[in-house]
Amino acid sequence: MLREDRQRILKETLRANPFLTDQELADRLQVSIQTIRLDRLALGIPELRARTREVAKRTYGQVKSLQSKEIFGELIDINLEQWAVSVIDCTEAMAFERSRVVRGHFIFAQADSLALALVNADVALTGLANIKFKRPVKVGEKAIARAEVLRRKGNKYVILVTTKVDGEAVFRGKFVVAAIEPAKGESV
Amino acid sequence: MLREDRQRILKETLRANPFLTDQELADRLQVSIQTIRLDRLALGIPELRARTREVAKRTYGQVKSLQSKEIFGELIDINLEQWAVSVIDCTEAMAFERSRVVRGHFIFAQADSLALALVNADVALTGLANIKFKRPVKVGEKAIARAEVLRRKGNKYVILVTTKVDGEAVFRGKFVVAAIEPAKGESV
DNA sequence: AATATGTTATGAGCTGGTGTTAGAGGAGGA
DNA sequence: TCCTCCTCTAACACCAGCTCATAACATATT
Repeated sequence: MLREDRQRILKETLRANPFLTDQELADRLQVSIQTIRLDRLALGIPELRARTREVAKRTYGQVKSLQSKEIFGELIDINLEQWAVSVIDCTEAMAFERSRVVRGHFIFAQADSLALALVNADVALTGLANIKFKRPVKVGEKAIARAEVLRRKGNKYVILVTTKVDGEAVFRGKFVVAAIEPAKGESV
Repeated sequence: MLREDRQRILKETLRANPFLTDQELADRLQVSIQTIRLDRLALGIPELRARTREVAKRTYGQVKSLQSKEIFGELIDINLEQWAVSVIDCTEAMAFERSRVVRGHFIFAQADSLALALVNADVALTGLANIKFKRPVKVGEKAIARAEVLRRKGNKYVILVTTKVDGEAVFRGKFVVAAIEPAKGESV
């Protein structure tokens, strides 16, 4: 096996699992531990403990933001039962690697959670949705979603969400959301 | 300062910042490094490197699964351009805390990515979707999505995704997906 | 045969610890 | 007063998982 190939495999192996010691890597790639160390040196890959530290520090306290802010968007303004606005910054993690186009369900997730936030109930669930992705959203763009209650019938709300990037509409969705009483688990 | 108080402060300090060495802790608490070690021993607190490793693995796993397996589901079987099946295990992280009902966009994300996987192209994008959440999915349930190409017109595919839990339909979605770049080589 | 390239070996030293044994210093009781 | 107990500190050997420097070896090329 050529050195070039081995170094490529080394990079890929560590990307899949950064918690491998040089010895384990040497065993996997069937070379000596020194070779692994030279390869790491050449590729600028830090040692196991430094990698572990990086992962820990990078993700420490960031998981929350990925779950709340990034996935669901940041609520900017809200007028319960009427309208609401949220913003989401599109990062690499949300996109297809190749095209850097944001995966549709992140845009959907922002719109969906905004629609749910609009309903004045302890528990609300999405029943139906009719959505259209007008143009792809790219990494780095800031998506601004605006949700509006079109009409309400009992515990059912029809909500229109329009998402824009730089003023240009990228997404439109009509959601039917049901407010569920906290006491009873009435399903949609 | 009493030992009890010191140990309480030690715990709190490490909770706030788990990346401190014994020496740094000794400096902060104005005691010797040995005292810190005895305290850690007494409190069952592991050493810095073990703590770092814990944080890294816990959050790394979360981020990774949140990005790949959990969000997009595990592809079980696929027949390109025809049908595909994926499974997703619903965890607490995917649900509303109060009701333990899985947020709709996770179910949507599974269906959407399954629809995209079906298209034999390097880049594919969702254009339209018409979806219905038939009943809420709870934490702990295993959602099985099956996607099927209904028809194809040029680079546009109409794909029906049906998601079931224990044989019961929980979600149905019709997706219109566009293939942007034809497949060149075998990708991931 | 000499040289270059890539790989492996060897040994000293580092960090951030563990585990154990030993001792210093003060508080309280007989 | 002495003695004991508790808490803290010190000292030493050892460990994993490295870095850094130096050298030996295999193979192919000139």
